[in-house]
Amino acid sequence: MNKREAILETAVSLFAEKGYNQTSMQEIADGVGISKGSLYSFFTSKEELMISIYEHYQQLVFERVFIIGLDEDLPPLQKLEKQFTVQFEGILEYKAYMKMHMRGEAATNSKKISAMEHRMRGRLFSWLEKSLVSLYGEELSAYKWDMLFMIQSIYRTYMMLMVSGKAKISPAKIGKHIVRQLEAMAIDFIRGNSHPILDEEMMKDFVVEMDKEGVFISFEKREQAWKTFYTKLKDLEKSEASSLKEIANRISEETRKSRPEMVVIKGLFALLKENGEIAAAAKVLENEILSE
Amino acid sequence: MNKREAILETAVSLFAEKGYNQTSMQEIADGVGISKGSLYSFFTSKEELMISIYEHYQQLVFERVFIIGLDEDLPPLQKLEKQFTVQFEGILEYKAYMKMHMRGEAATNSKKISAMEHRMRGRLFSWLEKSLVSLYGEELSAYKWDMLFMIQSIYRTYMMLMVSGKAKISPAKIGKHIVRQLEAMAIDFIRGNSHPILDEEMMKDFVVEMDKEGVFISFEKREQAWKTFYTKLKDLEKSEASSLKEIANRISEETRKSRPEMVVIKGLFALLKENGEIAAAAKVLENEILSE
DNA sequence: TTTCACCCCGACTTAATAGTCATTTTGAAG
DNA sequence: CTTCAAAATGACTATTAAGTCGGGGTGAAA
Repeated sequence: MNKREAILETAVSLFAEKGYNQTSMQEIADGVGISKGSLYSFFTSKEELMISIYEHYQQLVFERVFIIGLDEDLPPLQKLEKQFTVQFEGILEYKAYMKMHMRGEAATNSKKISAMEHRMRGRLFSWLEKSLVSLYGEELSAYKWDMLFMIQSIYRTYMMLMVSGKAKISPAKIGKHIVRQLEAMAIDFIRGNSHPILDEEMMKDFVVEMDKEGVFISFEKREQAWKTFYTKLKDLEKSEASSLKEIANRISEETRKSRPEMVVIKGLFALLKENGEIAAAAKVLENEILSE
Repeated sequence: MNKREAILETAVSLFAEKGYNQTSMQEIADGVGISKGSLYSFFTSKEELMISIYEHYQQLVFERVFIIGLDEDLPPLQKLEKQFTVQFEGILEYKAYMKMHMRGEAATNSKKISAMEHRMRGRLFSWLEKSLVSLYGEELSAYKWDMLFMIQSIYRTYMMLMVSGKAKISPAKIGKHIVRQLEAMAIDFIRGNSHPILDEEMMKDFVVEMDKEGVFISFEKREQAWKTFYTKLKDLEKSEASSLKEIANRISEETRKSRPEMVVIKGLFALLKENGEIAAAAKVLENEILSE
């Protein structure tokens, strides 16, 4: 078994349970069943261990949302609902990690860790913002910020409930529920029953801070590869594209699993590469995925 | 100047800024301009210091809401709105304390502190629950939990924005806004457009946990004194009661200030005690308030 | 000026834990 | 069985910070 991953898993569950500062490297080593010295041969510091945790899990939890976002056939509301659903599926799967992240306590120790946590929160924000804009466009601008903050807070609350294990709720139900809340809010604003209290001026600093971290613009390499691939796919004629997209979706599904089967992924990519026009993009994407 | 309070203030702002674990007793002592030794003559441990902070501020921030709750002349919705408003006024006044509390980081170190933070959150919950029940009664039961969690999360989000200082919003506006969201949600549930996803069964553990802490039932002595007093007041005839209530409100207003004037409070109580029927209750309340 | 009670100080002790490195163990190859 | 390089170990060092305590300063009264 991969020792590095065993360390990450143990560390995550200890950090989630007792907190970053309250967990010693010795405890982590004991938990994995190795010595402190060995632990330090994998991660040169506690900080690096924490950063590796973020690098390892962040992608796993958020990529699936991004990929659904690329699917242009789904109507916006349904797409958002599906995104929330897979998001909550991810949360359920990586409970301990989300719990650790939600404590947000490690951030106080290190600039780097703080930047990662901040960035992760920013990602959620950025995604929600894009979704809101694509749903309501111009009409939205006046109450965009209030909706962003309110929906994000509701999202976080259900996430918290899920992670704490107190309520066993199906991801699909929460997805539906949150989207309905979003709609109800939007309607109330549009009808003029609700009035926004946040505005562009107030949020100026906030936007600057987000931009500084690059959350509104940057993409991970892997996500970029997906994007390029889907763009290529769109250029193909309909009939051909849809079957290829099904294959691509199956790949994305496989990568989401905690223990993806490499053979399956390779096989699916082999199918994709049979089409000359997208072979190159598929190759790039494959490398990006298999390099993990 | 009162050194004990100076320590509390310095500690709160350091804890808010850097976090509990990242702030040393030496720094606090330096901040106040005394030595570590002296610091330990006021508080025998870091934990006790933190607990004293909670004891000192908790009451200050929440009592005002409770007192408005006792006023039975206000229609329910307006009452709730006013309660949110004064609540946010309190948050604004004790920003550093709220910031510290929201980090919620100290809890990981001590059972006692964790219990206090938990209790404080529970108080908010309990207050919201009572408000919801008095607003919607039986009709509410099916979607009570979802509304509780959603409204509480929205409340926390605006509190966070206020405390972070990023957005300068008036408490009155937020009060109105949150109540409107509550209404819109309730309407959506009642019309059957939204469907609850939390139910009594799921929340069983949660309720038990709350009850264990006593947040759904217990009152502080001071609040109990207020309650008794207002009950007595209600027994008087209308004309007399209203002028006395005004005096009582003025007292509550004074106690809310960061530096209440004791003379003013004593004077107002003297007025109240002129009425034989409520003199006893007034005396109890006065003692409770002045003993602080 | 001297005395004395009181308060205040900061160097010291103690404990926890991040990070290091000389030594030991392991297991594969000869 | 012997060799040896790589991996694993845990005793050790260094640092940080909570909590203690004996000595020193202060100011009022004589």
